[in-house]
Amino acid sequence: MKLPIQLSKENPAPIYHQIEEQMKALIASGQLPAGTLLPSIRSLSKELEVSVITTRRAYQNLEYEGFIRTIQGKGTFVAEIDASLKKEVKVSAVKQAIEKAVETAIRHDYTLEEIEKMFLDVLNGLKAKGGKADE
Amino acid sequence: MKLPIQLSKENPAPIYHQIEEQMKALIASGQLPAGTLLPSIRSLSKELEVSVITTRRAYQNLEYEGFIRTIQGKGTFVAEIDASLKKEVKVSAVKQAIEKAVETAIRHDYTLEEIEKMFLDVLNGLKAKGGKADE
DNA sequence: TATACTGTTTATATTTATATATACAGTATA
DNA sequence: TATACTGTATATATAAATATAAACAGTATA
Repeated sequence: MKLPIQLSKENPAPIYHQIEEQMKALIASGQLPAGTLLPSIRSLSKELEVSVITTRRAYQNLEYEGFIRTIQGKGTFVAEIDASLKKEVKVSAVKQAIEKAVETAIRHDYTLEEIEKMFLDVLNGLKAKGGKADE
Repeated sequence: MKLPIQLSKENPAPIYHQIEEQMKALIASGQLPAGTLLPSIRSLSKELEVSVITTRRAYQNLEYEGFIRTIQGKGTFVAEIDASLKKEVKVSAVKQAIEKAVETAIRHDYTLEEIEKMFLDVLNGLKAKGGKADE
């Protein structure tokens, strides 16, 4: 189980928060179905090159929020989550991200028309490269 | 001189970083022209309800990056910045924000078409409200 | 049952992000 | 020149975000 998690030092958010958000995205979008065994805190720490405490904190927060469940000695698994709840988590996370970008643009005195143009430019750039983030 | 700076506790970025980014936006976009006297670190601290050290750190970083200059006893002023450099700072900040939002959407398994639709929805929501963020 | 995994707990340490306070130094102005 | 602003410097304190390490406990399996 190797998760597609990428940490960024440029990102001012704490590492456990980055892990949390990215795992939440994988779960809410259905890329990690209920029951999936997640990497152990130790193996994930090694892979991401962070301390065990950091991955543990991310897992604890995710468990508190109901996204995963932990069984001592066995491991940590993706929890059963209501489909409508997953959809809501997914839609609101994306919407918030877009709203934040728009806010940044407005702070930079962009008009809505200019924002729309730049956004479509960014999307077209990705489409030209094949439509996936990692291609 | 009352700056339109809004701090958010939800934002995981440190406070000095939030101040920095927002002031940079005001300067790079020309909303604060060269020579403008900025609020003193003490008055800004009071207004934002943060410590003097926090605003000072933001100002020091901005000065190091060349956006403002400080004269002991007189105050802190917006620096003279090359128009093309300002434009580059502005465009790249907005572009990065948009790219980050798109990345979040892709992590949530959105297709480019779905991203475009949601983005246009967000923009249309703002247009309906008058085209400004704070209206 | 030995071993090799899981997660749990506790203790200690470092760095960053703050806060509070005091003293110092330059500038403007009544 | 007194005063009231500026920024500067230094010291101390607290909480958060880590890191390191060691010991403990449950589970699976050869």
